Amino acid sequence: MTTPVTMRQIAERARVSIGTVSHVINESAGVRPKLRERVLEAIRSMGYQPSALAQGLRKNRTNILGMVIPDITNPFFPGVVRGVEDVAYKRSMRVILCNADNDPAKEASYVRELRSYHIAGLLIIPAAGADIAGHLRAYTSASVPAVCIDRVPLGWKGDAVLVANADGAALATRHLIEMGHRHLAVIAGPLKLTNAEERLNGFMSALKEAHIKIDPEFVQEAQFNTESGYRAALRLLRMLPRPTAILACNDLMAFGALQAARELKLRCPEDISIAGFDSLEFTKFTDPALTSVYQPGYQLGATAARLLLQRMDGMRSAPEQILLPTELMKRSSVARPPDVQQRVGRPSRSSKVSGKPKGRSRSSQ
Amino acid sequence: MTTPVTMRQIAERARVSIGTVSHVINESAGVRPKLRERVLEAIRSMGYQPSALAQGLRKNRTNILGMVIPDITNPFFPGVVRGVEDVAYKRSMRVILCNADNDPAKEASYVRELRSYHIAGLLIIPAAGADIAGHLRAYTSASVPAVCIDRVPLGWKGDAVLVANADGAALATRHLIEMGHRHLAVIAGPLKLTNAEERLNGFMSALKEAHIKIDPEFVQEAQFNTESGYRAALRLLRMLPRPTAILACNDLMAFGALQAARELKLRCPEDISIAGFDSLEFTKFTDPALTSVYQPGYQLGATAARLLLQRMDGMRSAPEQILLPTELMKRSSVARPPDVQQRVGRPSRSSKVSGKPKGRSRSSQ
DNA sequence: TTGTATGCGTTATCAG
DNA sequence: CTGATAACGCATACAA
Repeated sequence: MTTPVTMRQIAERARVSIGTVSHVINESAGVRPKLRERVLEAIRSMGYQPSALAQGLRKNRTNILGMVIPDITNPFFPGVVRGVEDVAYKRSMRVILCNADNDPAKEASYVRELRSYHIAGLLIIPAAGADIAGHLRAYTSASVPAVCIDRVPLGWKGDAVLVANADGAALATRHLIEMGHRHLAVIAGPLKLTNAEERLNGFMSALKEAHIKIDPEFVQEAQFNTESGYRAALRLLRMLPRPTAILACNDLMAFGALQAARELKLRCPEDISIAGFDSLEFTKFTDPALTSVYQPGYQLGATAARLLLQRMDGMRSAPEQILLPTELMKRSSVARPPDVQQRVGRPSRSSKVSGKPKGRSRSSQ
Repeated sequence: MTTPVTMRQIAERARVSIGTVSHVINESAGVRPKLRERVLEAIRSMGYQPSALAQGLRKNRTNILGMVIPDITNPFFPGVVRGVEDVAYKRSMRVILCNADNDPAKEASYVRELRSYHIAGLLIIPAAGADIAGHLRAYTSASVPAVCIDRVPLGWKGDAVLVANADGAALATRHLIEMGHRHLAVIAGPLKLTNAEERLNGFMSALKEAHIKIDPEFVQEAQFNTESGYRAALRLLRMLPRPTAILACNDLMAFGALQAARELKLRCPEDISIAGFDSLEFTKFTDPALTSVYQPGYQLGATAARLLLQRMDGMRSAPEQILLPTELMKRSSVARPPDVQQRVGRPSRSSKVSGKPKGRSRSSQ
């Protein structure tokens, strides 16, 4: 039944006042070396540790960062979390992690509740369609900074660290096109998410710049998880004529697509090319290794945390929207489409053909 | 520059004393309906939320759980974390997550520091070789419960939730043996970790019960990560004669082994069988799909959190060591060894042959 | 049933 | 330089 040692006990042991103890700890005033040494010795020998609670109450600010994410179980997020933790740690800040499960209500309740811990700042990967921006402003207007990561909620004009989603998607799409694909499909994320929307935009604009038209049915909205990607891919792959390439807007959905293709006895990449987005660690082990757009998850988190720390330090300038670059990682899940493969012996990187579906009839799934 | 609303303001608004407000909130005393309603209304309209800090300070206990793990980036851990978060959430407890990076010093400092938050309980996946047991006892002796997950530190006799590591490893090993393998190798985790040790023991005892001897060089100690598993596999696969099957004691190392085999132009499972441990979500997408021992990560976390909650509720009985079962998931990375494959047309599950290497000479890598 | 007062462990202000 | 002392926001024992 041990009880934590307090400043009062240190003061008694060192035969000084409690105020003096505070002074040597915080160096808030010069203290005569003699006393100072006694205090330090007492702290050491008694294993004193200040109560973060009392400090927080008194200073009206803790060294806790709140972080709310959709789900740590989604393999893209651990890297982000680790990024913020690492830079937070160096500043001796700790983080309370909250999984909002893409549930706007749960998210809002977390965001609200975190205020009661007097957190020093809030990092959030917002859920779909949440009108959380107001809650977030409640923080900033109480001068505790908040920064959004990966995407922003409707109406948020504050700090955010994002990746070049449209660029990345366009990169992948252009690659598909250069490989000869003309019948491209896309499995988009939940379009209420800004990042999902941006990726779809990137895909579309790459198509447009190559003058390729797309059947509306070839854009499928899904849920950023494997199961949902699997079902979307199944729908896509059962269409006739079917697409020769699919861009899945995250790797989890791409994995689902891989699985769907396999079940339909379609070989990847011979029969169907598949590209993903995230370039998770695992993409190099999949069968086939997944071509995917890399986005720097760890950097995303680390950068956001650094920005937050700056704000905490009083660096108050206009809100920043930092954009981190993406990069296309070419692996084995993308190849030339079947017909082109048969027609030309060597890769024909030749002309940008008009992408009109050449008279192939189309029936809905 | 908003400032959070306090009980005092609620009291003023409802024209009652601060004590009365507290009473209606905590139902610590009957309050006349009239007043009660006024207070509730004030709370609602002003958006009052009690300060977790002040509460914690006063009650000397917060609703925060401390959780220290090696690294959230290791794909086995997110599930565990999620498990504890989910059960904690239902009891309106929040969790501070700490990545100790398998660094005993960092771990110890986290464990020590978490006390200053007056956490309600501590969940820990201990690092290798840390003499953290003492620090942990500091908690229990202050009557804040601590439970170890997945492994226990040296000398810890308190609560723990573990999986049947030895069983699982034996399961996988027996499967390898039944498939006809007689030259088995193992990539063990850091043997200072109890779970790594138990898995190795399971492997060894399965070998023993089949009367198979193993060359000491065929047991390689590695680090539970891909890179380390890769290097260990490389060492193993360059030995002559080389093993026909490898049990990697976690999936990350198995992925590394897969990669090593690929680089050495060895086909898996035709030339070399590989089994893992964890059965991560991704194992079904690898090339080939990885045979692996499933351990219930989410359940591990959830069970540990429930045990912790019980202790918090004063359920003080003898320390429990809960053991969760493991299960062998057979996929495609294990097949009959090359020679057996050639020799017999049909699977020969026949006799347990003496496992002596039949006069094959052995040279160190 | 309601109000008052005290203290949780700190920090910070202000005399001495 | 050092020591009292007053908050911080809340819970609770006790008084009214």
